[in-house]
Amino acid sequence: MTRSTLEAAVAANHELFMQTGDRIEAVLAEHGLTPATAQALWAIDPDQAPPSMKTLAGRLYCNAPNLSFVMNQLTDRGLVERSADPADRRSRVVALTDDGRRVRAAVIEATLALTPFARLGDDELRQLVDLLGKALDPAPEGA
Amino acid sequence: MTRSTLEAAVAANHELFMQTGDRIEAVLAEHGLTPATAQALWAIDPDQAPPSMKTLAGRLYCNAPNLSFVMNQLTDRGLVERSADPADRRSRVVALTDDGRRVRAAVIEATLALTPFARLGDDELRQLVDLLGKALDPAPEGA
DNA sequence: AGGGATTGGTTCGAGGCTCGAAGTATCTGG
DNA sequence: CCAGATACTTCGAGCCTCGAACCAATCCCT
Repeated sequence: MTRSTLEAAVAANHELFMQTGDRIEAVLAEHGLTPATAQALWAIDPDQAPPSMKTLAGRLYCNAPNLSFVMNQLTDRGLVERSADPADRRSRVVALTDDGRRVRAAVIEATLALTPFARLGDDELRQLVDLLGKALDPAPEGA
Repeated sequence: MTRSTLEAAVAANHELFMQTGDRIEAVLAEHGLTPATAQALWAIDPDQAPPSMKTLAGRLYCNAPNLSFVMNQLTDRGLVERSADPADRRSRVVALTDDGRRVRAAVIEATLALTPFARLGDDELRQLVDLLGKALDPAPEGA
């Protein structure tokens, strides 16, 4: 039966997520971050073009007011900076500060050290990422 | 490098969790449930002995006051019943009502229909559950 | 048996998270 | 130029989570 296997997959994914969150809680607090702010910080890749608020809200599955609230905290904390997008001045793009880059890297580092996924070997991990990717991709037809 | 693969695994796990939560939001609302109450309801398996508050709190990675708060909502909603454990009357065990069983089943059914994991085939799903299980098990030495 | 320490739950109050409604600034199409 | 749409913010309400304080039952040690 696929059904019980599917339920097991959802349950295991949930459990892993909760355990990871639980384990990094203390590290986040050390950096003055909450789960919500840490998640938002993680979502800003310093190697990509700074995303707009709208883009970020989609990425985080939250709405605009919520993201404004969270971004205000990160701004107050000096980890990100908002600036108007010259191409469309309604839009505001969010960029990491130097401090933001450092804290983000530290949070990711700590997470990778503490997450239960770290238990898996290299091959298993690759296999796992492949499977999770298949679940996520809507239609991975070749470009 | 394991590092980037590990990061991808954590990110995919997070993304899958968020997407699943996002998609079942409306169904939960139809049943008068919030994310927190739904999660708690899910955690009570009707085929197992009714868990104590302490057991449930551990299962949900929350503390006692929080669980009391959530359980009050489920109780008010008529989905669970609390009763003293005869073996240790400090402890209170939580059992699903008939209605609770029905709603729980409906929520799980809807989740399995909507989760991105449903995209995967039977073999992939089994493989995935196996990998996630390996990450979770602290030490799966044979009994 | 008696009494202090421990444990399981609850209540209460504070603070964080999320959302809908309303408002401002900017862009777009006619 | 103006009406409508879009990106964002502010505000207020409600939900979620936690620590502190409290109660009741159990345990342990003498």
